[in-house]
Amino acid sequence: MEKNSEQILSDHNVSITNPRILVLETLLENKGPITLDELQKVLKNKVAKSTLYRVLNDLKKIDILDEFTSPENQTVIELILEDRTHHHHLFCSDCGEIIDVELSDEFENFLNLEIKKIEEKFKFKISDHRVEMFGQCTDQCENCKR
Amino acid sequence: MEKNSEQILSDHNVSITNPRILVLETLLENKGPITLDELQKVLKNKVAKSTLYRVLNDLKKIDILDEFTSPENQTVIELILEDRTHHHHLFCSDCGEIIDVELSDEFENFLNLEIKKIEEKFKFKISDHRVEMFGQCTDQCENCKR
DNA sequence: CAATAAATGAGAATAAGTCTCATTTAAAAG
DNA sequence: CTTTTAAATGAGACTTATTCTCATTTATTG
Repeated sequence: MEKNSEQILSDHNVSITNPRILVLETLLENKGPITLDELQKVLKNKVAKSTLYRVLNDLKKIDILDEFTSPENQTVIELILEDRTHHHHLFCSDCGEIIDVELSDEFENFLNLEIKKIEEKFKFKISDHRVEMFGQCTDQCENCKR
Repeated sequence: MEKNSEQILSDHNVSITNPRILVLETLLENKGPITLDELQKVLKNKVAKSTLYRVLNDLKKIDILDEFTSPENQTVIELILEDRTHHHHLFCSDCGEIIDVELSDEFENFLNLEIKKIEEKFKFKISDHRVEMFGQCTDQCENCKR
């Protein structure tokens, strides 16, 4: 079952406030990466700019928000709930769309082996990784917002 | 043989100017990723802020400069000359160090197969990819600037 | 070496994100 | 269901990163 925003907040011991609900609701509806610009547009006149940034920081603190930068240098955020599987991102330089992609288990296993090698070589403890792919969607692209 | 900055510029039909030489020289000396902040510090009083940004854009235009964002939201740049092999990045959240890492050919081949699958699935033409790894270097880390 | 287009420096302008502080709201206790 | 209090919010000031403007300088070429 889908979680609602109030549940998510109380599960993480974060007080339930209107701005937090509005932000979470928007992210839950969107499902997938969204640029900060888009989010700001949607929440215009509902949540103050300063509050929006604060709420996003709150969500980062409780580890349910991922933030990264698009090749166009846009800040992109994405809600990561427990039920979300590990995934990566595909960026279209034509339409700006950012798509969640899952890679095969065999690939992820192989990558983890590579990471083990890197950990030894550089004396690192690696806790996370990210694969980003860049390209252009074609006419038949179903995800494109054009 | 190592290229010098003037050669690089003329090879790409870019006029040879002092700020461009200074920036290129700094990047050539550094070899590897450098934060914009660091670069600015090094070039302080030698190249105007506005010129630095312009020169970096020039280098991006001729495709010898890669730019990305660190997990700490720092702009990072790296010179990519023809002789540079394909590589990825390892970020240390303790010391901020960013390390170039090469992954095995087998891994890259596997990744390319995955990418082919993604291209078909999402009707994309994928032109580039990037693997980022996040972690902490340990006491024995040789690359750490601590 | 002269002419001209391109590049630069300095600082103004813009944009993204953070901070301040007075006011409002959530939540916990009675 | 009120009261209390700490936490959260809104509005806008502030800061920082990046881009832009324009007068001056420099590179290139003939």
